Parts: sequence; structure tokens; C-alpha cells
Amino acid sequence: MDVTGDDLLKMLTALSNQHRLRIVGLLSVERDYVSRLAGRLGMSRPLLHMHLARLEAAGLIEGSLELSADGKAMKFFEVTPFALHLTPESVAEAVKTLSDDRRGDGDEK
Amino acid sequence: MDVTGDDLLKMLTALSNQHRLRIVGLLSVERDYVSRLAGRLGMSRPLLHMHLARLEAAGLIEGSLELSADGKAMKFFEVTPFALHLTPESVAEAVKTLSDDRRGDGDEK
DNA sequence: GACAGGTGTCAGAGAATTCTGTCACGTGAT
DNA sequence: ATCACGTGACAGAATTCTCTGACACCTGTC
Repeated sequence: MDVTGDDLLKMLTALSNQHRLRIVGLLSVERDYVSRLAGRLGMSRPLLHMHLARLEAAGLIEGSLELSADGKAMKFFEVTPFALHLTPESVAEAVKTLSDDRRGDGDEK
Repeated sequence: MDVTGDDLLKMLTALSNQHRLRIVGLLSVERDYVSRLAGRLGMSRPLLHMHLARLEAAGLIEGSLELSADGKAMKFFEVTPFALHLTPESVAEAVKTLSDDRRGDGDEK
């Protein structure tokens, strides 16, 4: 199986946003650092920071702090090669492992 | 090619919810009608109605009003056999056809 | 020191989504 | 007529998400 239902939901939530979809699109072509990315997307750094954090929490992208030649700390982000195959069956499979924060999920048939 | 960026975003938004994921999971096994589904999911009919509308708007499920043997009008829902393959590349491809609806939606096709 | 360009974080307003009420309509059985 | 069971739709509260502004830190250069 692919992922647990919780992880799937987190990934879908992370991708259900225009900006974050665009971020993944850009990073899948070329890795980039925060400030430049903000300029290319036309959004503020704090906002981009939040979106990046969401994507990273979902495991879709990964960031690494690096030092440029002139000593500036730059955080580069790149996509992780995820592959989500979404079908009614795979969703049904993932739902079985969804954490239920309402009540105990029994074996309802 | 899969779908347009707009449609992809709509599908992802529709699936980025615990309840709606569960609905798809149940319906992929067995088609069902609204009231019974509400009972199985433990949610109110109005709420379920909203979630179903969202899923149907995204093209993930489809409803049809049918008449039972005893004359009651029942709306049955079933999943449409969607297949979304999500990878960094497919996202990048879909992003190209994302509509820029920041404000006045002008020249959309 | 002052500046530029990189990083991150916080509080709070604004907007969208989620959820709960309650209501109305239709049909068949009591 | 009243009840049970199906449908749909409407306001309004509660919650979450989105976004902006201002702040603090670090390093190298003028």
C-alpha cells in the first residue's frame, strides 16, 4: 500500500491550494531558495514560509540550509519524488487507516 | 494528459477533508443513498449534503435520484472511476493551465 | 556604524470552510 | 390527520486557513 490515511490526507491538504501547487511546479523544475522563490511567485516571505512549511510537513518537499560563497545562509528547497496514485480503490484502502478523532472506528460492515 | 490545473485543484480540494475521503471510501465499495450514508458516517444530513455537493462538483462522485419499491425518492451516489497520478512532473504540467483568478476574472475560456 | 540581502517568527485582521440548528416538501402506512 | 422516512435549502455560529505588517538575527561590504 502507498501511505497511511493520515499521511494521504496531509498530502492532499498540502496540495489543495493554488500557491502550493505552483510552488511544487516550480521546484520540480529547479531547486530554489526562499527569497528568490518569493520574488518569482509574487508573494511575501512570511506567507511563502508558511506554505513551504506545510509542504515540507506533508513530505512533498525538503529544505536544506546551505552557505553561499559570500557567507550568506540560504535555505534551498527541492521536491521529493513522490508518486500518488489516486483511485476510488486506493482511497478506500487509505481510509481504513484514518485516525478517528470522533469515536472508536469499529468493523462496520 | 490528465486534467487541467483548475480541475486538479478542485479535485484535490474536494479530497482534502477527512469526511469526504471517508465518503469516497464507502461509496467505492457500495453505492448508497444520503440518509443511510449519514447514519453510517455519523453526521447530520445537511452537513453530508454539503460534502456530497462538493465531491460531485469536482466530478468524483455522481448522484441519481431513484424511486424505491415503496415510492420513496432516494438519491443514490456512486463514485466515478477517476484515476489521478500525482507526481512532481504531473503537478508542474497541470500548473501551466492554472487560471490566475486573483481578482476580476476576465478572459477565461 | 549603516546598509544590503539572506534567514525566521510573531500578533492580528480578513476570508473561507465547516458545522449545527431549523424549516419546508413529498409519499406511503397507520 | 398524523407519523415515519426520504429529499432539499436557508441562516448563523464556530473553526480553520490565508495573508500582511513589523520585528529580530546573521554575515559581508561600503
